[in-house]
Amino acid sequence: MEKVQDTNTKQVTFSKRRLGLFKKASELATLCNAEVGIVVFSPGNKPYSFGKPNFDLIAERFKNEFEEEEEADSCETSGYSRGKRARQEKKICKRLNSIIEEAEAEKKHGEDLHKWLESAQQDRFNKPIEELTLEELKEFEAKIQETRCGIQSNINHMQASSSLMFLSKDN
Amino acid sequence: MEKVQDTNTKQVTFSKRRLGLFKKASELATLCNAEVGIVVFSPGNKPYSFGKPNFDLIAERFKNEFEEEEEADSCETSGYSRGKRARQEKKICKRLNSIIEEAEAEKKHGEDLHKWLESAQQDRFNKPIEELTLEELKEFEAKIQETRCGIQSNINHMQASSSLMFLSKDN
DNA sequence: AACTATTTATAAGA
DNA sequence: TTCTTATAAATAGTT
Repeated sequence: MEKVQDTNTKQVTFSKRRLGLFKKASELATLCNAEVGIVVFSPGNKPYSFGKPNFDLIAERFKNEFEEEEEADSCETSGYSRGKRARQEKKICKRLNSIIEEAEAEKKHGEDLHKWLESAQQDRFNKPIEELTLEELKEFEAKIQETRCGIQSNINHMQASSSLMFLSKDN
Repeated sequence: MEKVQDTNTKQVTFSKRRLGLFKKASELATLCNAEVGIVVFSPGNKPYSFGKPNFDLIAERFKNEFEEEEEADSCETSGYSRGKRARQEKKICKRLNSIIEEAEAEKKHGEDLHKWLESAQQDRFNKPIEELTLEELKEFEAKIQETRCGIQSNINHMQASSSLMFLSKDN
């Protein structure tokens, strides 16, 4: 497979194939009940993203599965070594669960940021920054400030989760 | 496009189409010099990921582009309003740059976690947790601890970036 | 953006 | 799971 050299041809090929890729992703998601997330950066560094449906649902499903396993463990009533084993598993499940939550939260947040970047670039902000009106610049600034708050709240959430994991370590 | 009902057919379709999707993504990346990242969760919740080439490169490219714009601004020597305008743009570029860095860091970290989860599930840990040996459980636990440290260092990085953004806000 | 000849993906069956 | 093949879909080249 050879690199496309001509700039114009490359642009056209990129557009066509990006759409094709997103269509395939959409088909995979609906046909097989799968979750798909894609991020693509064009040769011109414009970000495009695709996601179906939303990542909170998966996170919740994972969480529930591990909680069921923990409940099964606590019904354990036979000898000492099996009880000890059950406690180890419980600890591991708890921590794995936390890590999965982290991962999902990060993925979701990363996606949100990219969606925002994409929409910002695609709408009026698509023109070079020198051509924006002062009003548009202010709006842009406000959006950035909003995103900053989002990041802060995500940090808070991550700190909380991390502390919880640390505390649960020696239970 | 209809949902596939039969479980077995669904599995087969998923495998085929996931491979097809990753192939298309790979072609898009090499043919058009684009960056592509994909994460897919199977109907059975197994994560699969694809990335080409690596996300640090993009982040670096973005960063350099914005720094060039800032340098261009500081060469500005004409009247007051253009100087004021230049300073506004500079601030905005700085903050946008920080946000892009955040987004890239989060995406990268999310990917790392998913890659780890995938490998953990694919290797010996693929069997149900009850069938693991005690040695395997300990190894599993060590990996989890390692990942936890990774999360903490990511939090540190995010806090640093966030503080920087806050400080640069009123320059 | 639209067309079409060719290549490629894939569903079904082995 | 892998291979085959008939059919359907994607896309490169062209207008």
